[in-house]
Amino acid sequence: MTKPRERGRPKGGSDSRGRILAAALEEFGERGYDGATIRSIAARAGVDSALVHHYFGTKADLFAEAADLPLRPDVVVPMILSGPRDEVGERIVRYILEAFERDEVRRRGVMLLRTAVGGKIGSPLVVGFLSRELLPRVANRLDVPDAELRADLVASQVAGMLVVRYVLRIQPIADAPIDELVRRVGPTIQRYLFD
Amino acid sequence: MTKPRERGRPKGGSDSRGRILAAALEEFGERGYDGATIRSIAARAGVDSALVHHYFGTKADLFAEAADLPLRPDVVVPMILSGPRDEVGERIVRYILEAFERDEVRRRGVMLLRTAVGGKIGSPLVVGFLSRELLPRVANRLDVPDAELRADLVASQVAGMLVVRYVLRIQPIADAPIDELVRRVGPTIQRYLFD
DNA sequence: GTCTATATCGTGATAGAC
DNA sequence: GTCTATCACGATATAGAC
Repeated sequence: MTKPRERGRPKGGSDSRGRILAAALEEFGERGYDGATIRSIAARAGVDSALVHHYFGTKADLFAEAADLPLRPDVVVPMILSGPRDEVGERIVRYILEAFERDEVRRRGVMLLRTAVGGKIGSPLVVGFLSRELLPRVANRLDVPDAELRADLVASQVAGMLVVRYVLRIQPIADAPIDELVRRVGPTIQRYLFD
Repeated sequence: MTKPRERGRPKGGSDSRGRILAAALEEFGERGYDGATIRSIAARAGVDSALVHHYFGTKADLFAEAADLPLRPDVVVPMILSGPRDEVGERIVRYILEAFERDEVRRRGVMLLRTAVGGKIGSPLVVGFLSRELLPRVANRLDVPDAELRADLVASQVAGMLVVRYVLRIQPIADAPIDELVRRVGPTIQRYLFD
């Protein structure tokens, strides 16, 4: 998804493009696809709204550019699912939580959760990603019956945990240490996968 | 929240008020608070958009009126948490799933999930309900350490299950029989509550 | 009770000046 | 590269006719 535009960094540029992208990430994350406006994104980036269109075209284009997670499922899934089988559940929970502690991942993740659950455009976008890219990849590597249902159950617990912790920010789970959540939620994932 | 308006049913009325309320439920459920429009609600109810304002005032008023769930937490929570302790997890999952099979509950529930995760207005509304009404009530009846965190974990799994099954409608979990989900998810809730 | 007409605002998007 | 000016559109909301 690297745009050819990146080549040869704009001459006297003040990196407006980058700031717009960061602002879009935050706005989409806080307000969802529909709630975020080109104007609010431009204002947050400290530029004019027309400049947003100039760089990224339509609002949907901007979303697509801001949305692609820095998590490649085709490399991450095999990495996590290999290794000691009886710790897979904990590894999944820990990997995701540690990823979400990184600013840029959490922003993108929250944004995707919001738009997936909250609105018209996000729904096919994220649901398509989940059910065509991620979940089948997980199910394929499980040599157990009902692999698809198990993958769905894992997704349900992971999604619920992320929503309550990072989107709704309900206490005390919002500030619980990662180790504690790994200890509590890891066995759940383990059970869904292999019991 | 029963409006005094209900008294003495409009004389030659054609029940537009009721149809508007039903339409609002569906529109909010399908598109979220921001996505639903007064016009779309009016169109679905087969009336003029001005009539919606006439009956319910602002859009937020209409939402508030449509949103109040027919599930009283102060009566439901004690009912479920009493009874055999080692089946509490399964009872919770079964009760919620069976409730969501009823049309009017599922509509309101999906609407609340959407707006809670997806947008500005819903978030304080639903988060406030959860963290001031429902979760403390659950935590209060648990005689275990970390009761609040346990209640949060239960909420995370329940919310995730509802989102994946009823909002995103990802297969196969979307069409899985209730008994199967009770069997798989019940023990998770049980573990979160008492282990 | 119901709808027409309209006021007002904020949105996405474009053209073009500097 | 960046912004001013503007357009077309659809939104909420109100006033008032019937």
